[in-house]
Amino acid sequence: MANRRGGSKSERPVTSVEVARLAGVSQSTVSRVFSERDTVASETMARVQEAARKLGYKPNALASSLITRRTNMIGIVMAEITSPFYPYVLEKFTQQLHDQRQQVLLFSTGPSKDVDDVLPDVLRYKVDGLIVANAILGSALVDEIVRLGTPLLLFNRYVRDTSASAVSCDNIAGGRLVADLLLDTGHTRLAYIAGKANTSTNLDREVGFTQRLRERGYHAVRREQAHYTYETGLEAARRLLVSDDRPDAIFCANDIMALGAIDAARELGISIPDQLSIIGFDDIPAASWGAYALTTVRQPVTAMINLSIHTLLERIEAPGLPPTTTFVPGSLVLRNSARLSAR
Amino acid sequence: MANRRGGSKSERPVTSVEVARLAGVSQSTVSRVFSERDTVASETMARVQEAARKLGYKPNALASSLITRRTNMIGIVMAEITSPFYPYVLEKFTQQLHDQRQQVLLFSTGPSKDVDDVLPDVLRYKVDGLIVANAILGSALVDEIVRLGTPLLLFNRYVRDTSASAVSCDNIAGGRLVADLLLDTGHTRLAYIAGKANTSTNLDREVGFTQRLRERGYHAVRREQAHYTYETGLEAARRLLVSDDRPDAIFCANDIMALGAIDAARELGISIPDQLSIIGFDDIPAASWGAYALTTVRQPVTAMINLSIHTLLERIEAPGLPPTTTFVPGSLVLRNSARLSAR
DNA sequence: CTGAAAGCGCTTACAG
DNA sequence: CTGAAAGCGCTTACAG
Repeated sequence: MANRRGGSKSERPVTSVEVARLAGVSQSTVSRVFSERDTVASETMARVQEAARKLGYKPNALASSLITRRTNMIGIVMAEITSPFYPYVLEKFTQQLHDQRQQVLLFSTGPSKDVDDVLPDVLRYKVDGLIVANAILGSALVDEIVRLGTPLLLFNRYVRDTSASAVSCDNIAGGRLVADLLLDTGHTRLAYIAGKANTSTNLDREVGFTQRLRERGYHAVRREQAHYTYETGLEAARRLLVSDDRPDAIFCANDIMALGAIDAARELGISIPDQLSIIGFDDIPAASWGAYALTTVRQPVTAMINLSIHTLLERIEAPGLPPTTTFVPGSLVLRNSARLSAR
Repeated sequence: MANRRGGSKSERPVTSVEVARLAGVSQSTVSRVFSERDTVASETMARVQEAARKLGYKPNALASSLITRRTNMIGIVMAEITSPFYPYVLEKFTQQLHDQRQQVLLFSTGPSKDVDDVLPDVLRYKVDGLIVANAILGSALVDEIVRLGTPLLLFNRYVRDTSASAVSCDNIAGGRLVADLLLDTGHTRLAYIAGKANTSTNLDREVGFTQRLRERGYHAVRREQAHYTYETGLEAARRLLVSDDRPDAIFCANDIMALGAIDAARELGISIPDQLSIIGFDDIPAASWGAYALTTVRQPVTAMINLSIHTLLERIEAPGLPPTTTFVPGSLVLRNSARLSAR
């Protein structure tokens, strides 16, 4: 009956029992053919495969996960997918995980929600491992996940004193790179536009930047708080640029704020890079667009993601392995938003 | 033993049987408490909940899906998540589906792969429904999915003569809006930069645009082929703009190509909008950035997504419902990349 | 190499 | 309102 209610599918999917009947073997044998780990006579195998093809049989992944205790699903939690840079992260993760025959269960917490809110669902669906990127979670939460036995990988953030693994860009080293570049090229009035205050990415970039400046005797860096968005970067730059003693260089904690800063300079008729240098962090696609030509620190996304997946799958295979935290160095990408010769 | 191999979790998750034992009831009663559809004495319920809380019990969603034949998972297939506009689509879908207590199983086909390649996995995981956005799939594939009983929703594309439902922006009407705007404001040398040739979005935008122009007696629209990316938009615009009789208005099939076109004009010293008007389609965030101020057709994303989810869930509940195709009108967003007064 | 049987963690008639 | 039992679609010892 086509219009019955209650959510049942219109046709019952075919099961291994039906394939077994058609092939004239037991259901166990059908299972063996598809699990590919047991040995089956090649003639039997052919008969089963033929029957399966005829019926359009595909093993039910959920049923097998019940007994193998492996779902081959990895949960990915991402607060804001649209925050620039993260679509690339998500796409790469998804494709690389599929290449490893892992499925992706996606959770986006959104502005109003917290990781705490989606965690129960993550766990009810028995993901084999969990990747948390671009989302804030406290160390208590981390410990709870780990205690439940789900391997956890933090991407571009890390939590001290926990048992989660983490892969991150070396944000401190990146900040130092920028400090050296700006001092080497004779900039004298430096400013930093900060991203979200409580994120390790922002903190580390700032620490690396100011620490290296201090090592080289520069202490007067100005600072504006923003929140990793174009709008807040634009506004923070405006505040810096209308002052009497305006900076001759601004380091922004990510690219999208740097683009806002460039547009702020454009508004005010300040010429880049002659009167003002602007440097970002990430190297998102828009950084290379003609309107911006942003000098920035490139995050080695592909390396970070491959390493993340490797680390996570390794811990799924061998739950006893100790957690690791790895930092991957970024690299400067020189374009035209920062002047390169001392005046 | 912490370092045994073989993928088993370090602690066995607690099951309804253990909760039942602690609460002194049968396993069925524990199940009833959590399924919330059967009636349970309030005192029993309290005892069970207390026991569950103590043990940290959460029902295994996969086990229950085996017997209910509902996984509460929706598959989303997206070719390129990073293609601008689509991160927003994915984020909204994910959050809205979670609000409806549906999980999202994500598939990204990537440049090399096809929907055909991921389809077997989609089906093995028994998603209750499937959303395909920004990915090409032929009508044969559509029919196969539908035949297997999985409700299918196409987002921003549709396939003639199939049984899939579809929700799309009214791209034809959007193209007509642009034609009227350009003629009303006295533009005389019009051009179109096309997106991927075989997508219904691109086709419909072009059809609407040129059809409306012809209705008003304009037949000479020039055309360049591009592929929905910044780079190809930039190059297509360059080709148009170096010609002797260069256009005074370019309509681009999406925003990101329009941003490329604006940067091409910038390179060539052509002033926007005085000498050249550029109009896009989508209204991505970068369209409003100071460097671009792009006039464009806004896709009503939220409405499209809410409608998509509603349509899909409705078909999951009632498999007999006939498929529907719905078009949601877009609207012009006037910024500064197109001149508004006739010269 | 193959089959019969137990079991993964739930839901749901069926009795009582 | 509650329990015993069957069953969802698989995997995997255990025999043979």
